[in-house]
Amino acid sequence: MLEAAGEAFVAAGVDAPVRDIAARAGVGVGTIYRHFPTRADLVIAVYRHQVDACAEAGPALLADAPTPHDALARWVDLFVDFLVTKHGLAAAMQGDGAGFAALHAYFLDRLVPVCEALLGAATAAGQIRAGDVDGYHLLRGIGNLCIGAESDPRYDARRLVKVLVAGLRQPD
Amino acid sequence: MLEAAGEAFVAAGVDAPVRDIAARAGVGVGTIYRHFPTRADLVIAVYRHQVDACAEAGPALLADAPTPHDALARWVDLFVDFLVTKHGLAAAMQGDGAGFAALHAYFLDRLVPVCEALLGAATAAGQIRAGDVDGYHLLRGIGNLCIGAESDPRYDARRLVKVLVAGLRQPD
Amino acid sequence: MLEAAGEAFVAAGVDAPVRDIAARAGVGVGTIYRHFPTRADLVIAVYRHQVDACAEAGPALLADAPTPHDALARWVDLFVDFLVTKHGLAAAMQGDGAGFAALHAYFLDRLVPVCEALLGAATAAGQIRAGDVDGYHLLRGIGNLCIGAESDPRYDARRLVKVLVAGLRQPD
Amino acid sequence: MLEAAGEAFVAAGVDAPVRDIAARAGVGVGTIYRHFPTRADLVIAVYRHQVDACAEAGPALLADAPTPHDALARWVDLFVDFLVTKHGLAAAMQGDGAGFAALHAYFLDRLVPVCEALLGAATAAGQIRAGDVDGYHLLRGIGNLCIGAESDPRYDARRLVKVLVAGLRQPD
DNA sequence: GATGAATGAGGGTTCATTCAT
DNA sequence: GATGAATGAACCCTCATTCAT
Repeated sequence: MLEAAGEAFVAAGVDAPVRDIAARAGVGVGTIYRHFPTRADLVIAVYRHQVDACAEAGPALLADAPTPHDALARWVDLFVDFLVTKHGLAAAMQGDGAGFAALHAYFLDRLVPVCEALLGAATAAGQIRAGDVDGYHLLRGIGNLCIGAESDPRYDARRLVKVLVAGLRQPD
Repeated sequence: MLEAAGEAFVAAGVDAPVRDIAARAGVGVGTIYRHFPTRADLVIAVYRHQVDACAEAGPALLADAPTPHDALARWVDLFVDFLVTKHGLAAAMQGDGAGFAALHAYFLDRLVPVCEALLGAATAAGQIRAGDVDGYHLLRGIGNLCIGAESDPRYDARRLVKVLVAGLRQPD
Repeated sequence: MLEAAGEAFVAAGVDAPVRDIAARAGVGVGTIYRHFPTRADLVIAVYRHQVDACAEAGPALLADAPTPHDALARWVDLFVDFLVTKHGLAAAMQGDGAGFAALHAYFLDRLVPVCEALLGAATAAGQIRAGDVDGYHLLRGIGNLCIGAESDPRYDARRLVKVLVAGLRQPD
Repeated sequence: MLEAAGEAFVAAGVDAPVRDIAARAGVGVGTIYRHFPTRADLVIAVYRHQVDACAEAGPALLADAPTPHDALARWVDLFVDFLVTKHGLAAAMQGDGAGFAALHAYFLDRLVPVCEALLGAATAAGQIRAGDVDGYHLLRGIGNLCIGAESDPRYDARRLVKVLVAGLRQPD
């Protein structure tokens, strides 16, 4: 069912008609509603594993990478990889639709602390300027830059994210 | 009528129901359709003046500002000022809805050349690195970072845009 | 203006949008309404000449044709020729739309007496059976058989009208 | 629901607003659309039973009636009985509206073969002239003569249909 | 628990008709 | 008189959501 929802999201965005999702899953619409009363519940469930994996990758990268800034850069890459392949997810996350508040919150709850930790480590190491942006802003900035990345081949979100991260750097 | 449409766009996004726009304007829906057969026509008309003003400011800034990079920075501020006060406009610009292709195109037609010129001047002056991003990407980057800026007081799009522009800088 | 309306009726039926008619005529819609307050007025005006010509042909045919039945047959041909070239007119004449009552009445007022006279003469001459149908019914029968004749090439209204008229004949 | 649609068709023609039909049936519009995605689907469903009954009556009459011409006459009566009680059906059948092509086709598919068989038998028996009209034309002729029969008490479709059938007769 | 039929709000669009200029 | 901009009723159709089976 989550798989079917994922496919539907890829094909038609996270606003995909409930019927389509149910049809893909081979269940009735009632079954979708039983398990996921709101759309946010469904979206969260679909992406939970990947969000969790992303969150868990943070500390690991910090331990493994040569420098904190390298860890941050790699983690940012992971996050972009995740978002860029989810048609409409980045947009939905920012959407002010009431139904998506929970989705927004879930992402922030899981990822802001991780982002904050990476940012803090790089700042402590003197690799990026202090005080420019916090974890929340960096996360949202990356998220925003990924909006529309899948639907427009001319647009290279990755390059812009790199520039954004470059903007944090402490000149050596 | 354009004013009313603008208000409706602020309140409900550029997808605001035609009926709402008509009601705000104190006209019938037919009147809207008469003047603006498609939604893109309406959206473009609403923002044309401001987009044009923004486009025209580019050369002027280049002539007046102390350095090309200053001109770029000020122009970026203007663009952000414009976007941040238009609830949902930034999002609509990126939207892949078929009806908005014309809107997207209008923005790009008017602003990409200006952005490109400013970027080129700053590059020629050695103030920013060459080849990182072109005018199109800078424009979209700024546009994307402004998405959701009005609806979330915690989110400071301006600060992120500054970081993005900083990321272009050639270290002195 | 009548010419334009006639063209519009041919192209889109007698329900053609008032705007189309006005546009074809190169006048404003207000002008149409000034001259023809209701659609029936317009339709009647468009076809008046032809209806009148048809009405006037009756007595002339009766005077000229070898027998009353020949006169009737020729007049029926004229009427069919008229109807078959007016897309949707026959249907509109029967339509129960309130606006078309006047149209219906106009046709009947002008043509029933003529039809009645021809029928009466042929009956008097012993060429057709008495009492089968009156002028009103013959007229409506012909009118009805012409419905849809223009839009369906497989349908040959003329042939059916001939059979109908043959059904009136007194076997020799 | 079919009953309600039938009533609505009687009251307002087969173009009756979907909402009206839904209201009469005491269901929501969605229910109508679920069962009958297009209007033709609905119209066909409403009349299917009666069309089928009419089609099936043909062979039975041919077997039972004293002569083929009697069988034809009785079948024609049945068909007229059916049409005359369906306000607007006859008109809709001829309507050139794209949505009604399927309806038209359904009637012809079911009834033309029956009509053709009756006509052929009567021709073979020497009771009617050969070559005047085929089954398709006879069917359409009857259909057309029934248009407007319910809404105008002055108009007697039955009598005209009798004259039409009389027109086919081979004089004895 | 699962199902999917039914509901009906909601949004788009067309055009007959009016009326100020 | 002529004009055509404005009005808004009337239709169409699509889902999100509920709930009896």
